[in-house]
Amino acid sequence: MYINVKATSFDIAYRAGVSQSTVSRALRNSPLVNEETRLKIQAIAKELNYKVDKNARNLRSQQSNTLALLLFEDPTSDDSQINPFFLSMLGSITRACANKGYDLLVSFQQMDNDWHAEFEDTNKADGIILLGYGDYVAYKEKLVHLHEQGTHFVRWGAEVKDMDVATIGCDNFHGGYQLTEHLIQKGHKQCAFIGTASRRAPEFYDRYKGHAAALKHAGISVDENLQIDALYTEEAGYLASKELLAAGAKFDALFAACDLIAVGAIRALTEHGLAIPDDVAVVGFDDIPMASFVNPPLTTAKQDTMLAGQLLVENLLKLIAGDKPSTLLIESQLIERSSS
Amino acid sequence: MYINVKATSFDIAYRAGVSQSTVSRALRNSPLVNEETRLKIQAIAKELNYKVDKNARNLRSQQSNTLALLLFEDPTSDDSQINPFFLSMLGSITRACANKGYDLLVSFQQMDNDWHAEFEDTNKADGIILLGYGDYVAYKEKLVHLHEQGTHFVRWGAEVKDMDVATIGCDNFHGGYQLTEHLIQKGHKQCAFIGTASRRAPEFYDRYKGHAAALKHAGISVDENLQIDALYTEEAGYLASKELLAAGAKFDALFAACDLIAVGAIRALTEHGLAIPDDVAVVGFDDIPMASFVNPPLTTAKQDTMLAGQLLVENLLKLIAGDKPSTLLIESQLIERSSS
DNA sequence: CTGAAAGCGCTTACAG
DNA sequence: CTGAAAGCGCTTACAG
Repeated sequence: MYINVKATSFDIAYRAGVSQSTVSRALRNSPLVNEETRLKIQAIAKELNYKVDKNARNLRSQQSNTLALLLFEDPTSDDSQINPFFLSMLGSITRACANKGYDLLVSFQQMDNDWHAEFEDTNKADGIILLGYGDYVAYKEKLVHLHEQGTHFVRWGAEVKDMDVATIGCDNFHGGYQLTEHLIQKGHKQCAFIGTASRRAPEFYDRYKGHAAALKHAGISVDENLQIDALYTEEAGYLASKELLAAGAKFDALFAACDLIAVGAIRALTEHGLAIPDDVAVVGFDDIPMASFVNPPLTTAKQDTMLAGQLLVENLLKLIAGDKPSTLLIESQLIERSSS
Repeated sequence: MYINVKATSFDIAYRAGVSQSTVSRALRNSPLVNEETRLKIQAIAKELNYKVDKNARNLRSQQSNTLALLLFEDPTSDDSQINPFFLSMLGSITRACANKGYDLLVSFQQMDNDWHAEFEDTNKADGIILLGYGDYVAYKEKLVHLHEQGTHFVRWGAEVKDMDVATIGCDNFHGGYQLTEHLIQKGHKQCAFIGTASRRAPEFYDRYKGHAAALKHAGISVDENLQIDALYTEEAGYLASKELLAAGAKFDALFAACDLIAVGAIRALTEHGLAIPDDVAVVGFDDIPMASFVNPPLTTAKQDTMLAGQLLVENLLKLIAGDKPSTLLIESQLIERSSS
């Protein structure tokens, strides 16, 4: 095997009998270049298997055509088990980037690391997409910092009230409302809610508010004893449900703040000898692939991850271009299965 | 908000009263620099929130400290549903890269694209990790091409016989052997195999060979009518199982070449009124998160994705450093659940 | 339409 | 231990 010395624009210029500037223009399809010259140059480039050196291009033009995705989860959660919902988002973001001609740098960060701005400061990325169920209280000062640095970023999640941050998120309130409305229509009256309902988990909180609003609208009073905190894991859902059962709470429906929690809840209920949906109806949120395969298949609110990824990328690109991004809410879709 | 003009090494040099070369050395912890000077420079750098421009560094040093991950699936498969097994690999590879101080560029490619060498040719990445259940026949010429170009890459998957390519993979033969041995111990004699058993899907093929070897070892003859091709999706598993049932095949156990296929097979068997494991025992391969939540929970061969990611990254780094990588086989682990 | 030249921000021989 | 200088491979005003 012979060593393949990489061709530069000077090599092409030499062979084409033009200057290197002209080569550079021709390869970028500049209208300034004579068509015949351009074609000739492009042919030689192809022949030499020439590829623009991205480091040189980026250094010179001061932009990287690369976006960075920072996925963070609470440091307490298990490293190896990333929430499937985010993996689905990762897939759609990757695709959206590719469609826009951008590369994607991926990083899983703990909340406590000094990740902010690293990628953009080093010119490795033009902007950042933040993804994760974050602890909002700890998270906020990071956002403020990023914002102050003038870093370009968009985030997925619940809207940040007192801050001007580009956010794309699901309409969690409405999704929560819809699921609970569905449970009520099925004749359930005492509905437990498993999931942290505070600013520490703003998305769950919004789902809870929607849930509570639906109850009120139906004339059912909200029983605070039926809400138990839990973060986004199967284990947390299992433990919280156990706690609820141990406390002897009475309920005929259970709203899990996300599908993973629902999977844990189903396990706890089943172990306790309760039949789903006959004794207790269960609903989740997200519609992760697993949702249709648990027993019984889970009723849930589907989040449109394809659209979400697309909007995140498009808005970040807008922001980088100096335009004002829109804060957008995506509607979830009720998926009825046999758990309710 | 004031505009934060990015500091360069010259700004630091000016403030520290030294040359830019010394700044560069100090920030890289070169032993050539006087400690006092180094500390002073580093303090100033921190104060100015200085970050090395990666494009400049990479251009100059001709390496990127970035690896690229190319995940490809057959063009026929659904875009939105990436096999959970690969997502798990993605997580572990990301972590392994971070541990080594490398960034990770992620790209999902279709097999028919001209992806080969793109990242390395443009100096965006120092090497490439290839991931995917690929159609081996179509795939091979790409590998040959990559190899000829002198691109640094490692791949996950079955060993390529007649080519010197760095490969990390699961011991699929042994995993297949173990699962079938397990089924035989449980008293099953007529075992179907759902999954493509040919060079088009070399990993499945190895699992099949292990399966067949276990049968032979137990004195059971291999019935070719009990093997149906299927690629790595739930749908393919469902359809292949339907086909098997429609043909009136007799079997008391079913070996699915991967968990997703198993999930589809369970659906088909259940619809057909068969009880699992009483009428038919089912086993899968991979141990994706879903495996423990299907009904009934799935017996499978767990692949150690954490170790796999680590080995892929380590071997690629070796290769880049000019060392010979090792072709390694990782043992799978039998996970017994109630589907068998 | 084309070319000569500057410069993006670093790293690294080379000389002292 | 330190500095002056070259150069990585491009893009892009500037001049013609």
